[in-house]
Amino acid sequence: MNKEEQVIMGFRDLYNKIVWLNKDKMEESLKGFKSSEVHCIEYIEKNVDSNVTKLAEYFYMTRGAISKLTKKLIKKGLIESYQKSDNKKEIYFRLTEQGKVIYKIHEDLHKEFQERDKAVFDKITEEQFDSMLSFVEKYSKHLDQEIKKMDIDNKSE
Amino acid sequence: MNKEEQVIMGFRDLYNKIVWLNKDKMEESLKGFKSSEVHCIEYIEKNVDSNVTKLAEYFYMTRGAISKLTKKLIKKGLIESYQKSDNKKEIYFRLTEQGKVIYKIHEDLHKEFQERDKAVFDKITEEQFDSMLSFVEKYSKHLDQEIKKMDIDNKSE
DNA sequence: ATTATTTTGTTTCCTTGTCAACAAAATAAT
DNA sequence: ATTATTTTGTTGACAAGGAAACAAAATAAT
Repeated sequence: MNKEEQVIMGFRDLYNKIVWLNKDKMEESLKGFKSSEVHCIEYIEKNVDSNVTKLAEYFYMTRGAISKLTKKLIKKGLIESYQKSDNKKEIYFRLTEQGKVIYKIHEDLHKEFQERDKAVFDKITEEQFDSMLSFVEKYSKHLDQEIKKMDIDNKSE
Repeated sequence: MNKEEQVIMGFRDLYNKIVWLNKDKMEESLKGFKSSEVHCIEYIEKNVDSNVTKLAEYFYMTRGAISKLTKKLIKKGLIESYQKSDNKKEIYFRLTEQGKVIYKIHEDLHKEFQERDKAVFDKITEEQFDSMLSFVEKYSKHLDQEIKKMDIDNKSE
């Protein structure tokens, strides 16, 4: 296995581990709430005027899936929808008071995760951080171009 | 957002992009086969005596899900199961000739992906590679310990 | 201004994966 | 040797998410 593969596979495995471990811890603390619901709440709080489409793009999910998820969150009383007077099509979301409680608990949990992993990050130099960030940025931009290419291909079919 | 978050979020987004883009390309080339099926085939070919449990651990999925997936692959004639004379419990998998054809196509596709992303990796120095790999390794080991801790907690409940 | 295209959100059907319970075999404990 | 525990794979009920078709609104094209 060459280094490119090692990096990709390494990050894949690392990412899966983080997701798996945090998901478990989260559903342990926030009983009754799925990690997908909590992440949705997190995004809505951090991004004003978020709607189904933006959530779907961010989470790499279909609009259909997000539509169902947000409906469930409304039913649970964690978020509410609103519209703007000059647009009768787009539907935005914001947290309810109850939703903000969940958000706060999640925030604390997040800090707990950071504390848990502090030892690892403390050993990383500023140069290493910047090097990794630059790699991520370059690769990400490259893939964006490839995705754009694919969209064009699909349209011309 | 601090650098730790930037790195984690950056890799999360990068990983999602790669998965999303490659999945699309893969299901375009290997029509009739889902990316999950192909990945399963890939693992079976690369790891002798792979069974349901090992596959589940590798893919961070439940044994139930893998059990269904492998049954489907057997039905499709891509893999076959076998046992060893000294163990009547464990069931292993290997590829059929037809499965090897799919594996080969996937390999070629993989090379195509590497070629596609070559430009990005060419700009990475040996030091950057090693720095990233060392980070991944350290973080991964740290999480393994945390996962082990959690297992103990769950057992003592 | 009218028509065509795109965007946005929803719903239905279907696939995939989880969860929990289970049986059979292997291993550990006594 | 016998019993208890753990490991392994399977199943059925259920939930989450994707694909495609759809209507309504917004935007672009003419």
